[in-house]
Amino acid sequence: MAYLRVAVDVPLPTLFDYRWDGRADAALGRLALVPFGRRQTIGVVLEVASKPAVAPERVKPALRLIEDIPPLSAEILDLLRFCSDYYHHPIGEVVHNALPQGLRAIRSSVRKQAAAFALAEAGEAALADGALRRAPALAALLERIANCQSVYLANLAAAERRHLKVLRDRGYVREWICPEAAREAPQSAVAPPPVLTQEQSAVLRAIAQSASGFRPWLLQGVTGSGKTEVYLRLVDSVLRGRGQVLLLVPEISLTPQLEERVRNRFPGHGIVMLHSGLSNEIRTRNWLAAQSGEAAIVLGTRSAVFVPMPQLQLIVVDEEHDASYKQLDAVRYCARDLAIWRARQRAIPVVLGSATPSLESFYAAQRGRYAVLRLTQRVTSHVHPRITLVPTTGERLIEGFAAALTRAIAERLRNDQQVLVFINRRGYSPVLYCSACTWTAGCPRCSARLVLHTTRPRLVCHHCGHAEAVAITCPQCGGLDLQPIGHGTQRIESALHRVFPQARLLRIDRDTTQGARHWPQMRRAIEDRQVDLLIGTQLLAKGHDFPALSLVCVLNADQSLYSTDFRASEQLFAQLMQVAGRAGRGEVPGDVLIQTAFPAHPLYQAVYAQSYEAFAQTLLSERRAAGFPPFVHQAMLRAESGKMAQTIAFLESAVRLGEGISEGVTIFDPAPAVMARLNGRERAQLLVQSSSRTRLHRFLDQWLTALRANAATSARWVIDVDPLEV
DNA sequence: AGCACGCCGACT
DNA sequence: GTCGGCGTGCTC
Repeated sequence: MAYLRVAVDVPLPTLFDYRWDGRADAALGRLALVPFGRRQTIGVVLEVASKPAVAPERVKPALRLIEDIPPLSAEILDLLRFCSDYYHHPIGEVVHNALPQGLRAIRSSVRKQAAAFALAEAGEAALADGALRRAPALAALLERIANCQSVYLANLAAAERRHLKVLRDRGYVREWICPEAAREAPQSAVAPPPVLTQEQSAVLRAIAQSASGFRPWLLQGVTGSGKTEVYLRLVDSVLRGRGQVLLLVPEISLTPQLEERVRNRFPGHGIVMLHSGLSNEIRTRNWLAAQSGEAAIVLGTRSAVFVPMPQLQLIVVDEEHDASYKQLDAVRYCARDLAIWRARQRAIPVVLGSATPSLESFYAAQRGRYAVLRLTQRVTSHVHPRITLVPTTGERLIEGFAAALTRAIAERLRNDQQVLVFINRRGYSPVLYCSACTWTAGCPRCSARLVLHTTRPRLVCHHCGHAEAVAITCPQCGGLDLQPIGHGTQRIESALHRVFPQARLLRIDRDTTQGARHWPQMRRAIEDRQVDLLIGTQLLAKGHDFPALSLVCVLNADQSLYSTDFRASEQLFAQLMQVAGRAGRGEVPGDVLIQTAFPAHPLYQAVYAQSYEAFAQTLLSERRAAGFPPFVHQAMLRAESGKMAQTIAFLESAVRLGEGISEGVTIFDPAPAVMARLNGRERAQLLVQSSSRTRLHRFLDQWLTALRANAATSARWVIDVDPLEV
């Protein structure tokens, strides 16, 4: 008689034991159907034991093991356990977060067509004229489809499926085939790999000559220096040895371009994507292909760090500094950090690539924990973009533009080159303001202002999705003079349209790409020179290669300087370097104009000099002096409830629970979150930190146990280890 | 998280 | 008189 210790998808920090009469060794890592309370659920067998951990009479028998899927390897189970321990998150949720949702319903789902639905024109009209006023459930579902992206049938609850059917019958939504499923792989002739620069060769030589085994490499390469080519050469050598490679990228919008490049380079090798833009069915299929070894290359976002790869020999984390590697809900893990753990576990190299490494990585390199590789020269015209800071003080801005910008744009357009105007804010204007009484439009559910949108005229909350009709008169004083203050992409677009009526404009933000769905067509339009002037948010800042783009204008960067987050300047610097890197990737040298009220600010001076090293060194000294990461390790207890006083009271009780056990750990005072009110919930946070990671984790273990035992239902809470937002 | 049990208000 | 609100408690 054996006992299976099963991870069940519940927020409890324990495994659940089940009796099992069959062969026990074959059960490890398998999915198991088990009774749980009054229902049945699918869990994962994490351990097999000869004795139960609870009283034997409480133990029920497991119903059956799922034999259709190979078991998870001991290696993956270890990774999941580590993730649960390190991030202090319930093991069951960690396990289920790591697996593709389709796995549990494997047989029914894999065979089915990828059935997804997107908003049709009739649906858009219905939303606009309020035809569904009397059917709030239908309206809510339609709104959801309209706001985010397409909705997959498999992701909907039974009631929602019925609603979807109604929407389809009325023609409000149409079926939408996931591109991954519909794509016919066009196998063009394999292009010969480009000739390597001296630096690239040197980097590859260094990696090739190093001893095998665990080795973290920090590949610091300026934008355009050919980091991707280095990755591809490394992939090539792994493939020659019949190994598998995991390539992590920060966002979905980056995958199609890289995917194309990888597919063209390695035709005949199994290459699969793993990201949230795929249907459950396809994600499951790709996941299984990786697990079986059939896929030699996995190209994925954050969650792909958990995919089983029996022949894994190399992990690449591209743009390692990017914040999207950190998951901000559910299990708050960092895929970059888990990738490093996984590489150590397997004793393989891991390459972290970035033009502007995170200070954590920079510091690790300085202490000799990572080996540094540098690419300092651009591959193409050998010219770094020229950066100019355009002061706005004393300047009369016209529609948000200093004269120097308008002139530069006009000149590039005359010379038939492309221009990118970068402004990291969606919508028309971020504030709607009453000039009579100073009222501004605010979100009823969040402590945020509503953003005015004009393409579909609405006031929208960018935090909770709340949308309402645009006020005509001030709700406070009845005044008629409501003014949009500040600029977003839509306003910049219409301003540019007035100034350059002959130019072909394309606005690229979450509203026009519909969650990256329209992005491939847009990218093609840019490449085919059907566009002269691009207006984009950070979606456009990353990784793309547009040879005809020779001028980048940055508006509104100063915004971040006011942030209270100690990481803001690190992130702004990275972002500016990244956008700047979009300019001049072809034959024409690139120019970057950054409009700012503080051209003398050290951050802008560092951007101007394009000197990452010096700036990183400065920030690092500041962090050391202030006692911030990476010199201390932090965890944030985040709590929310209906009332701020209640949330704070909960955190205060948490402080008291921690006081006796906090040796070597500093517990700060509870404070309201930056977004104090979100979605009608009032949020606050409590920072704990220690110079010793071990001490911090020992403390967290005890503290969270006490917190759970005290069943404080007054607030809902989560722990965030290595928080990015403080 | 689900899903039960359990005890107090407005409806056929 | 019942349907149903969400407080509290458990899940091997």
